[in-house]
Formats: sequence, C-alpha cells, structure tokens
Amino acid sequence: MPSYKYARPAVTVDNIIFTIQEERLKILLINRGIEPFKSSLALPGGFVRVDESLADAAKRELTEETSLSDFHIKMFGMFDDINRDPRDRVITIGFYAIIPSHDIDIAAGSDAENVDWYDFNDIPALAFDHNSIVTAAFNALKQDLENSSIAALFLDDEFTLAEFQNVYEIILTKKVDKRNFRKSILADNLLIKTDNMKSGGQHRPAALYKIASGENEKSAVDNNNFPSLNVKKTNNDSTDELYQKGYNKGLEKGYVSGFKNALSKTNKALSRLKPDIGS
Amino acid sequence: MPSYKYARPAVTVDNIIFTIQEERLKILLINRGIEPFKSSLALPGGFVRVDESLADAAKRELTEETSLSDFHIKMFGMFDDINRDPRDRVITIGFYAIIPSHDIDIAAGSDAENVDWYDFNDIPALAFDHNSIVTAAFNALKQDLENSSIAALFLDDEFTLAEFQNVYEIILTKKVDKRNFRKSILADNLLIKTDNMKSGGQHRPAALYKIASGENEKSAVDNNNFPSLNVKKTNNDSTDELYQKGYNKGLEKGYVSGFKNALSKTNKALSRLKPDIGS
DNA sequence: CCAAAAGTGTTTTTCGTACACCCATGG
DNA sequence: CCATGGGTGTACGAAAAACACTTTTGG
Repeated sequence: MPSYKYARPAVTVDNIIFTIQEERLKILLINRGIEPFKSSLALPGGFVRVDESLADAAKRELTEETSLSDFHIKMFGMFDDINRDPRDRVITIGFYAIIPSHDIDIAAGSDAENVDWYDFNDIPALAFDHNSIVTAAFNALKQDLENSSIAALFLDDEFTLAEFQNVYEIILTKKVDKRNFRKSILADNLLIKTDNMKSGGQHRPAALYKIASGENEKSAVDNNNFPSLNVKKTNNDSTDELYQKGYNKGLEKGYVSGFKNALSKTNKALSRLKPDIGS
Repeated sequence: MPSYKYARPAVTVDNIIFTIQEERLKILLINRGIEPFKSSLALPGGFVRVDESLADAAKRELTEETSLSDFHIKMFGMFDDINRDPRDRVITIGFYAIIPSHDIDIAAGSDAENVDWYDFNDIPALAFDHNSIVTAAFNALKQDLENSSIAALFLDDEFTLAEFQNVYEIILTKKVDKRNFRKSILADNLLIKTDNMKSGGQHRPAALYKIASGENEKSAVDNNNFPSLNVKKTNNDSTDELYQKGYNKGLEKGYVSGFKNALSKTNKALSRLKPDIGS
C-alpha cells in the first residue's frame, strides 16, 4: 500500500477509438457497470501504472478492451478539472486510435455485453466529462487528417483514391472536388501507387495506393504512435527540426501544426474540402 | 500521510517564462539547490496539489518564483518518460508564460541568488529533460505567435506597430517586410489603433495600438490563460466551434491550430517572415 | 449498349511577395 | 535642414479553386 508525503492526483488515460462503418464515423463506448455514472456510456480507459508511459498505458487498455494489438494512437489533450471525477482527483490524458473497418467485429466482439460502436454524430450524454474529451479528440483527428496520411488508417493496406477521399468526406462532412483532391494528395507524396488494381463494380477498375512509409514499410506497422505515417513537410529551419518530445511525440517526423497547426500548408489541405460544384 | 491502493506517478508543472530584454528572447531559470542535478540550471516548477488545476498550480508557482501575479500562461505539452526523474516517476506538464519587459526586474529580483534570465539562444545543459521542454515551449510560442496576438504580451498595453513587428523579428530571428507585415496584421483585426501617439525619437510619432480584446477589455487582464487574446478566425463549421476543454483551454475562443493548429491561415502568417529585400 | 465510377487539364481568382517614396518630428 | 524612423500602394507570380468530358469495365 504505497503512501506519499503529499496527496497525489490519480492519472488515467482515456481512449477514443475511431472507425468508419457503413459510411459513418463511429467511436467505441463502454457501458459502465459501476458507480458513479453506472450504466452510462463512457470512454474506455484506465489508470496509468508507475512503470509505463502514458502511451503504453493507452495501448495496454486498448488491447484489453478490443483484443486487438498494434494500435496507431495519438495523444491529443489532457483534462484536469478538479471535480471531473466525484470520487477522487483524477487527471486524464486523452488518446485517439484509428481502427480499419475490417477490424470492427473483432474490436467490438471482445466484450459484447458492454462494448459497442456509436455514431459520432449521435453521441448521447456520457459519464464524467467524456463528451468534452470526445469533442477534443475529433478536433485533433480533423486536424491530423489535414496534415498527414492518417486517413489511410481507416482503410486496408491498399486502397483506391476514391476510398481515401471518402474518408475525408465522411469525417469532414463535406464533398470534395475529385480532381483537386487527387492533385493535392499526389503532390504531397504521401501516397504511392501500387501495381494493383481494384476491380469489382461495373465500371473501370481503380488503381490501388498505399501510404508512402518514411523509412521502411514495416515500421508503419510496428510503431504505434503514427510515427511512420507521413506528415506534410514544411519549411522549418533550425530549431523546428529539433526533436520535440512529449506531447507531439506521435508526429515527431514532422512539424505538428496541429495543434496547431504547425506551419504546414494548411491552406493547401483546405483546398480539398471545397465542395465539388462541377459535373 | 496519504496512501493508495496502487502506486501513483507524481504530477508536476514546469514553467518557461519568456521575456524580451535588450532585443533578445530570454527565459527564467533557477539554480537548483538540491540533488539531483544540484547547482544545475533548471526550469521553475513544482508539484500539483490535489485541490488545484494544472493551470492554477502553474500560476501559483509563477507567483512564488517571480512575485508577480496575473500571468498569461499556456499549456503546451506533457513529458512522461518513465525515467525523466531519477528519484520517482514524475509526469510533468509544461506551461509557458510571457512577461512584458517592464516587469523583468520585479520577476528576477524576488530571489536573486537563484533566479536569473538567460538568453534563449544560449541555454546550457539543464537538469532533467528540461532542454526538451524548453524546445517544445519555444515551438509552441512560435506557433501561437502566428495565430494570435500574443506578441503583444511582451509589450506595454499600448505599443507601436514597429515594436510589435520587432517581437516577431526577435523570436523568429527573421527580418520582416514592414508593409506586408502591417497589411497582414491589420487585416487580421487582432489590433486596434488607439488615439494615442508615441513621440520621442527625432522622427515622426508613431500611432499606438492595443490588442482588440474579444468581449471586454478587462478580461484581457483578468484571465490568465490567454483567452481574451485574439486568435485568428478560421472558417470552422459546426463541431469546430464546440468548446474544447483541456489542453487547448488557453485558446478556447478560437481554433488552435496549434499545437496544432489548427486550420488558421498559416501561410498568410508566414508571409510576414520573409526578409525585407527592398529599400 | 448502357450505367457507373475512374481518370484527367485548363482557366480564373485569390493571395503571397517584392518593392520605393513621402511624411513628421527633434535636434 | 537633415537625420531618423513612420507610414503608405501596386504590380507580379504562384497556388487554390472552379469546372466537364472521355475511359473502362460489368451486366
């Protein structure tokens, strides 16, 4: 029973697990079995152990909750209101994860009684301050969508540009001009064309693309903090290039505008969002 | 002597206090009096109490260290390496503060033996991982500089555009085209012209500007999390405008690119950074 | 041969950038 | 009257945005 000279806040992680299912953005929620907020929906999460980093804690919880492994996670914020948990002083750090559609059944099936997917546009009142956390996660997701190739994480390893564009349109709830989108995406060199085609519909087959992994392709799978996903290059000088630990760890290969938006070409990214007036 | 069922990490805050002195960006460092890293330089900071938020803890420490009050602070990152403190598992949250030049003497004078200003471009090896934290703080500062009017916090309440521009040039270490800078700044409506002029030099007097506080002007002084500093408006829709708690609290009135950035007009901001070739 | 999605270029507009001269003051 | 910084507008080029038709397949 560890004791300390001064009281300490508890530290937890909460995970927002995004996926796309039936053309809708969804997140995983659990039905709380205990008070407080018993039988409310809540984000999966748990306490951080003293021998693990925050990201490791998030991944451990994710594996417990979904029985998947090899997550791509991203720290996006922290929540520290004194009274956010009525039982104790709890500081929580938010991570979001992206699960490709083909893993949905595995993820939600692990503990079907208590775990299910919910449409992002129809989230009920959640336990604690979890609605705020969900909102923050979504804002981070949208921003990262503009500045990296994370949209590919919703898809199979190889995907068509139409599928890729569809991820943007679903998450940003905007139609995009196809020609400008393709021009912009390909100019960023975040994707590379494979030799494979996707046939199937009664229409012309589409070329399959994959994310242009920075160094080697394996690292895209092994590392769980989005590091090998390409981040848009920017004209950084000197200090910008220093390794920035901590919060931005997940995007360490580029500048995180992110939160701001770092100084990446945000306007360029926005060009994809304009509705397709033509045709 | 509080005790818990499971061991808990300690939670601390560390403050990077920026100011401009003699045309140089400086930060406040303390000389550690105790092991580990005894007599190394380090960031001011301390433990978070269970009855205070992270921001309150940062402000409390700031007041203790500088004997100033009413700080503008911004949470910019967290640092959670398991071994970052050899004594214990310590998670720290970084805040930066900006102090106007006219408060420098007060700030550093409170505990002159151990506290002093150091040129940002000449920071020695610091205790713990504090060099990483300083780098992250600087990146956040640069980014916020592009997306809000925080540059004004280095100055008096009213200031000339030349002084304002000078803040950018010092922090970004780049010369800026005067005409483009003024055009860009004024187009953002982050500043408003006062009726006052600054005379003095043997040249034409300069118009004084102040930050265009969002609602009322007092809140710019009262609130310590940069909330009333104007943040560049962006074309957000629906969900973007939801209140985003937690990490981005300091900029809640706008979109935080920032970190991440958000989707503000970063390119526009960058235009100010181009050297002034002319004249 | 027809429906349905894949794929592809050009024009227009907007925005970033370079650039030079007159103004008001103090000494 | 002159040295010093304050203050202003325009023209050019690059990038974003609008926009429509041909191609390839399956049924």
